[in-house]
Amino acid sequence: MDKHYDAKAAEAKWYPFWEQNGCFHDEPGTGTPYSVVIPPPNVTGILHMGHALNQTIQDILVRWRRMRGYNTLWLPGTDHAGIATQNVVEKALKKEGKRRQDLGREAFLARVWEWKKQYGGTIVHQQRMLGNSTDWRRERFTFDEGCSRAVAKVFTQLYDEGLIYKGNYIVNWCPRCGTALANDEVEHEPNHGHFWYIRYPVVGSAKGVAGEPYADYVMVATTRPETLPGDTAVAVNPKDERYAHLVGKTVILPLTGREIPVIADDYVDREFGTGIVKITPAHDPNDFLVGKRHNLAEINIMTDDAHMNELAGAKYCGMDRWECRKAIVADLEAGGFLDHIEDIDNQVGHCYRCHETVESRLSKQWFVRMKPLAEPAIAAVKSGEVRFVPERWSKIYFNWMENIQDWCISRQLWWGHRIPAYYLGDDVFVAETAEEALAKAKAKTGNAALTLADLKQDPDVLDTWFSSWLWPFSTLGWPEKTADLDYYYPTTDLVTAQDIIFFWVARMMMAGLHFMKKPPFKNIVIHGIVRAADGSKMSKSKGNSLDPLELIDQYSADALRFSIALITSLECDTKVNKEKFEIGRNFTTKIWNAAKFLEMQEEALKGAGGAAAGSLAGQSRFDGRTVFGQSLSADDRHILYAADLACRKVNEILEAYRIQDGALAVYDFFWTQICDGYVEYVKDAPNKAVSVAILRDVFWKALRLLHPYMPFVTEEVAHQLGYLKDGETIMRQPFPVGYTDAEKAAWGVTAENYEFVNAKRAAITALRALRAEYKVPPSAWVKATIARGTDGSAGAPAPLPEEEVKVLAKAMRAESVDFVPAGSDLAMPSKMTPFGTVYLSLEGLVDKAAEAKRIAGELAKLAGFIKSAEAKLANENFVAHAPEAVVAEARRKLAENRDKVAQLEKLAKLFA
RNA sequence: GGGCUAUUAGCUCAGUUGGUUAGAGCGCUUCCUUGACAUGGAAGAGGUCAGUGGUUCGAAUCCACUAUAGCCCACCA
Repeated sequence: MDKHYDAKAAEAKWYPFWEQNGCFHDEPGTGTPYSVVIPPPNVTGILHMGHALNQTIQDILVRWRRMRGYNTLWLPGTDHAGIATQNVVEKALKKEGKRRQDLGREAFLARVWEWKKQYGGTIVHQQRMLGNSTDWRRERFTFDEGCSRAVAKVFTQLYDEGLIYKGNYIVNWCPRCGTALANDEVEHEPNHGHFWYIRYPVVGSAKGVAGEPYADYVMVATTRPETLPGDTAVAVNPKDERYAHLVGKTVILPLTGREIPVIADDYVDREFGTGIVKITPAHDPNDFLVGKRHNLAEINIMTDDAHMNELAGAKYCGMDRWECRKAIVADLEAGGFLDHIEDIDNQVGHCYRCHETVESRLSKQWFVRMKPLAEPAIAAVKSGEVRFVPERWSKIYFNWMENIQDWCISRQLWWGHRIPAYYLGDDVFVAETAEEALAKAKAKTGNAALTLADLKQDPDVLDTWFSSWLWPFSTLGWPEKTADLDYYYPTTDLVTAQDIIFFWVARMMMAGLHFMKKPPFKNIVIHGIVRAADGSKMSKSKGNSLDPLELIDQYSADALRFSIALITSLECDTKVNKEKFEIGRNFTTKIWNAAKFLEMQEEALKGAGGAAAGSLAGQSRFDGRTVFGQSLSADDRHILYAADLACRKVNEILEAYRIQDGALAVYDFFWTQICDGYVEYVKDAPNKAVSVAILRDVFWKALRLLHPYMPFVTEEVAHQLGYLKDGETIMRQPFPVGYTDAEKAAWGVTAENYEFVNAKRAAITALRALRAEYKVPPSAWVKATIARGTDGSAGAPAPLPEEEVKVLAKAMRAESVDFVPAGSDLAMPSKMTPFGTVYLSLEGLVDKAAEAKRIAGELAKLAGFIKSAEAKLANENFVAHAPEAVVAEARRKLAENRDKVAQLEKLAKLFA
């Protein structure tokens, strides 16, 4: 093996190997399916940390299941992202000095497809850098032919079922994008604005005078004076006694002279502003509802691009909304209608795409009736058929589902699925294709001479989510009955961040249940968001974002994946900084170096010939049969136990989606158990051939445990060490599940032995600590004594074999280790361990005064503990209620600490 | 306004149904370049688990309130 691991070379070698050899691909049919659809990133997107987190989690789950023998599908793809993509292309056009209108719809769409062909593969390429084991042979696009057919079918069916309707509605409108926005697509931001107090004179009264506020006019407070020409009423709360006398009267709308009624409606908050609201049904969602209740006229005074139209009055017509605001305020002031202006902090909606201030606007839009769809989706989670992980997200899901509003699905864009509605005069024909629509039109009108040219298709396209909500089944071939659909639907897990539970997850639930009669997935795994080190959201504009590709370049894909898995909990958001990724990088190095060690040991054994390899001659691979009959040392049996434990733990942990715990478990197993523990042992192992063979076996287990987290380095090392032949892949090797009980019994792999070796190591640590405390130079060889049970004493452990004692002594850098019976009381510095009391003979110099001081401190600490432990054990309730093991442990601890005190007191005399 | 979550070592976070003297990584201190690894090894310091009260033999863990922070939804003309 090379001295250093070359991550880039491994990545460049293995990913194409996997992809070209179909390692990511299974055919439907045999085995138990495990399927996941990727949340499709925007085709315009570039890989960010959110993707890295989301896809690392999925890949870990998928690779793990695949190795466990599941028939696995992880389906990749991209989203056509209506507005985002159209914006990108429009920006490019702008550089040429053109608008999309200059090209016309057909040419513009051709241009977008051209763009997609050229740049749309960016993110898909970047995903490969992560090591995703997505089945690229099944890659889909929300706007490809199959998805488009699914969309048309769904629209038609919902329309026929009466679940899609076209309605006059007040929508959030982005004047720059020229499209309606869903509520969720509007971002509310704090705004320092003004409250304009305006007098509306009451008809039939004298002109208002200051100081007589309610006699002659009503005072309206508004933040949007430019909408005044669209007012069709003034409203007060019906319970508001101050204004009760005004209800039913008429006031004059300033600047227009129009007379509008004063109405009473619960919507009005008595406490807010003046308690009197101007009602502008065409320009405010609440006013719209009030208008509906009171049959008010809806006067739309603005154009699509937020300029005033002729209904705003000749003077304002053509003005931009902000310009008009100024003009109207000036005119109100000039006319004596403006009472005063107040500063106010409120929230103003902005377009999530272009950040333009959103306008509420009256328009005809298509809607999906959501209530009937939501009910089964609620039931599926309530019944437990579909599960949220972590479970608490179901509350948020219910909260939204139970208060669901109809979904505005039409968008005034060109890039997207065109609404399959065709107009012939006042008639609308909805059908999957234009031909079918024509047939319907012919049937309805009885006019056989109609042609496609007579029908006009709706110019709008559908919201992007209208294709993504079908993703789990449209990508498997629906509406065709395909083998994939039959086998892989419903998918198993859906992994996504919390921010698209409503946009996407909830809607997929509805679509899946409605069209497939089965929920689209069984488990919804929600993870947090990756945040910058200071806790803020990462964003390019803030310059606080980390680029996963840069991290891969610097630290390797495995390092990125492992680090992100290790630091991310499903429960909450993750703050990251660059240094975090050193963990993964260092771990990769550690794996490589440990592999080098194993290779060297094996080379050495081979070099020494069959004699050194003992009865394992020619057999470098550990297995129960060859080793059985040889005596395995305690340390050998310890690592086998640790390996068994790690395998069981990792499987159990991944079963529960605890990605982070799994990373920790396998990290600990590899680093602490294998490297710090067993590798150190192997260096001096009495029966090296056996121990190296065991190392080979547990190393192979560790590699496979690690593979879902670190695919590249594990594949590379597996080949370097000869676990796999050319053409094979670790991806398809069985994931370790631990040894059988029979194996463990045959090898003497027991919990007792595991604890025994842990104890032995604690003794080593204790002696090292003593050396450090007494400043014994590392080069010095010391005398160690351990007081522990001897053969004769009841229940005491048997003495150690001579060879083990040698190893122990070497680890302690002790020229000798003497054993004395437990309870021996030596006047030497000591530490208690489960193995026994470890004494260090201080034949050198020690600063007596400092030592006495230290001991005094220690004694004080122990006294505190002993006091509380005594109290605890004196408590009858504790003894009666606590589990036996807990009580026993408490007793043991107390005794141990009492011994410690006795020891220290003795020592204290020594130093006095 | 409605809902959700968090608060544990200097930092980032674990702590599974209440039960050892509360853990990890990074950072810090001291020591170590003896052949797997200095992207490393050994040892160590550092926490009254946000606060108050309650339930319990026993609370970081359960309950209530308070404080602070964050997120989501709905939003005031």
